[in-house]
Amino acid sequence: MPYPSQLDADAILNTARAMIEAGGVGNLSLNKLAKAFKVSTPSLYRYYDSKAALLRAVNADTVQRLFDALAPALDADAPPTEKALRVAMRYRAFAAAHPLAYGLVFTNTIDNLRPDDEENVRLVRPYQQLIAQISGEAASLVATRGYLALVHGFVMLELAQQFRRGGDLDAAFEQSVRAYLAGWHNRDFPSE
Amino acid sequence: MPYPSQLDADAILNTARAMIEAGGVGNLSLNKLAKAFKVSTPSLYRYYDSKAALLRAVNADTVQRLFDALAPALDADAPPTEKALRVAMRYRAFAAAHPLAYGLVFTNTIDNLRPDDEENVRLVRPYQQLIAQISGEAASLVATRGYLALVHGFVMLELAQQFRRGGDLDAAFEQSVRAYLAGWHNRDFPSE
DNA sequence: TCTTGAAGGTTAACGACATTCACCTTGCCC
DNA sequence: GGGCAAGGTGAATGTCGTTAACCTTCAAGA
Repeated sequence: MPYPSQLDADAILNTARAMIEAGGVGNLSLNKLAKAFKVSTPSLYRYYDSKAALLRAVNADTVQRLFDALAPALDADAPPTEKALRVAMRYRAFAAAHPLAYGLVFTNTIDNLRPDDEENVRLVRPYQQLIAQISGEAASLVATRGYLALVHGFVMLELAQQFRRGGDLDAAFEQSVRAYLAGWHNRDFPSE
Repeated sequence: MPYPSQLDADAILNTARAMIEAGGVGNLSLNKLAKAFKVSTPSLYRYYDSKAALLRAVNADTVQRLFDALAPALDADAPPTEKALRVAMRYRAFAAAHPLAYGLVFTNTIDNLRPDDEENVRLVRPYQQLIAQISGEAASLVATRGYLALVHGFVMLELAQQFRRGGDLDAAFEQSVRAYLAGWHNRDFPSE
């Protein structure tokens, strides 16, 4: 008995994300998803072409939320190094709050589950400008890549429970990011 | 017709890793694996309790191979910073040579696919000693965590094709690692 | 107003998957 | 030589993603 519609794309996406955050991507099956809406499984295909398409949408949504969570740190009135540190801390906090959704974005299955290319470039641009104030314009792309690598890597290792020897991880994160930024600031190695 | 045995745990593991490296973990199914040995699927359960157990073994093997590939850089006669850089470059080369196997180690599925805790600590120890020569003993755990995060993060972003804006990635990697190490060496922020 | 057709849903079925069960066969050791 | 464990089998189960054929409800145009 269709009409009124029992489903819509956003509701499916939100429920899917909730299931992922509750138990990992392995906890998300189209069967369970359909059951949550009291609908038969194939109905979902009216809204997403495949499970991969649904996961792609979840990932795009996660990335958007991540950058939304980062933005306030850009507006702060503080020296560039402090701003970059605060961005990193917000990044880490987001990953801690949504570990499974965050991890899924960077999980390499063979299909391409990752969101759009140009979109990412657009999202990263303001942060590259921030880093440029520390590293100089010429090195800003390189320095931004390292910055993202450090932050992402730390977060991923933390989520994968690779830091099991105790110690203050908050402090370790902050000190590592500071060291990296200081290395670009006081650098004594060739610039190009 | 058993005897002589048609299978052994190592051969299964090697074939499994080959399948993963050929097409990702999605390319590995017990059916295909059994077919490769001209054996029925349930036979595999004589050697591994489950697919998860097999993947765990593959991951442990990958980690071992990774550290085997790193070791020669420790023996080099060079200042600590150069040695740490060479270790990082070997690390990145290994990930580039075995991208799918490397990625699998750090892929969070809900089951624990990661190798043993203490084993990892043992493997990392010599590299922490190397970093200690740069950061000082007191900060060596923190500095090592950041070092691993930077290297791992860079490699993961590269494998996930998140660096799509061109540029010399070899140089970006080297400069980022150098900046990080320089930051610990010439540091001007609190030590604890 | 009648008709058309798209939107939203259904059941049934397919092939692949991991896993379990009961069973058979081979060879070594006491 | 008899037991027994190791190594292998076929059959079956339940879940999965996906497709196909079909039915029903509403909205809009003739």
